[in-house]
Amino acid sequence: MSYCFHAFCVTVARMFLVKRVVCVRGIVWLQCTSLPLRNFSACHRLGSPKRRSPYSSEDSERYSSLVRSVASCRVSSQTPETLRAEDELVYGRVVKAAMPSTKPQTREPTRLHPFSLSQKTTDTQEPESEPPVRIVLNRGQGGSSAPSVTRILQQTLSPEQTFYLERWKRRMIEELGEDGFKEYSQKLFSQGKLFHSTVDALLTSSATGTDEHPLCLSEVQGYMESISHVLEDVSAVRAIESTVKHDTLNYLGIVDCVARYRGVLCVIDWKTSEKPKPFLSNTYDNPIQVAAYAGALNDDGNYKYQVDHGLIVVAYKDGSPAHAHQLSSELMLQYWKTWLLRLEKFTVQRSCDTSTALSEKR
DNA sequence: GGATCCTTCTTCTTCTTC
Repeated sequence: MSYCFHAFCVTVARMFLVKRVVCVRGIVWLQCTSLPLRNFSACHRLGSPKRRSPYSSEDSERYSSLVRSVASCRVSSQTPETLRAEDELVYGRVVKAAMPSTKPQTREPTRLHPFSLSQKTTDTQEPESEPPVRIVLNRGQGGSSAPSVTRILQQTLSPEQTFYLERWKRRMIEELGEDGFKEYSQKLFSQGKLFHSTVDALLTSSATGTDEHPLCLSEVQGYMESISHVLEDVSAVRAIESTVKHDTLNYLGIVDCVARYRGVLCVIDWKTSEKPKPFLSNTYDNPIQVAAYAGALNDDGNYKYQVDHGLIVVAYKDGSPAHAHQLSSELMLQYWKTWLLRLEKFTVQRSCDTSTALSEKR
């Protein structure tokens, strides 16, 4: 078989001006002088009918059966050792990333109540004709030291998330330079902020019945067009950019919006994205963020109603239709459990940091 | 007035053929 394979390689190399032949997991890869690395079937198809070469008179049928013969023996001819050697040849040595292999925590969190056992009920209806609430965060008064949802999520990212984020950042800096990357990040943030304030202004003006049209700069025009079909299904806006606080669990956050979406009361989070996010899994920690806000809102005495559902709306700058990911109460409960684990992780980290700082002082 | 806080984003392999 090895003699047969060698003869095959030599013939093909002559036919297609091959520079390099590599066999990876039973698939023969050919690097031609005029073509990028391609697998044999592609190369063969490109070469035989269209390309005129001194070898065009060769019997292509004969070689195609030879390929089938080579491919058919791929399982028996390979061992873990040869696979490793081939991987090393093609991809280079494996460089282990610094990713601690901590297994995800599987233990059940202790508090699971925010959507099922809240004192409030969905029957408690506030007059929906009233203007939306906007509780402004005031850190100065009351001396609240509660950490925010964003901070907790940022500081409890999984090792995998941290790894991919850092890799992305490193690549971006390589491409744009330090200053270019800073500028790029600032632009993303400012676009997001502007988009949020425009949506807020639009919802406020429509909820209060004022005719004032919100300022719609060309910078966010595409985003607004993107969410237009979602806004058609939004009604009874109850809160906009409003602070929610969980006194028992001691954290706070600012909800983008609380409103009815297709008749269901939801915590709504508006997002901008450069990449399409058609699936909920594309939104990373966003569902946890929404569940954390809803849990806080249900515990917060400033809000007399309960919210069991969530909505993440991902808007696109080019105006293509936004993706609206609705979270059922069951999903919200699942994400709430994840949130509690993240919160606990944050608390443990913080107490460790505090004790370390104290011992360093002494 | 300055410092700090809450947000705003960023991640998941990548290519081919039909």
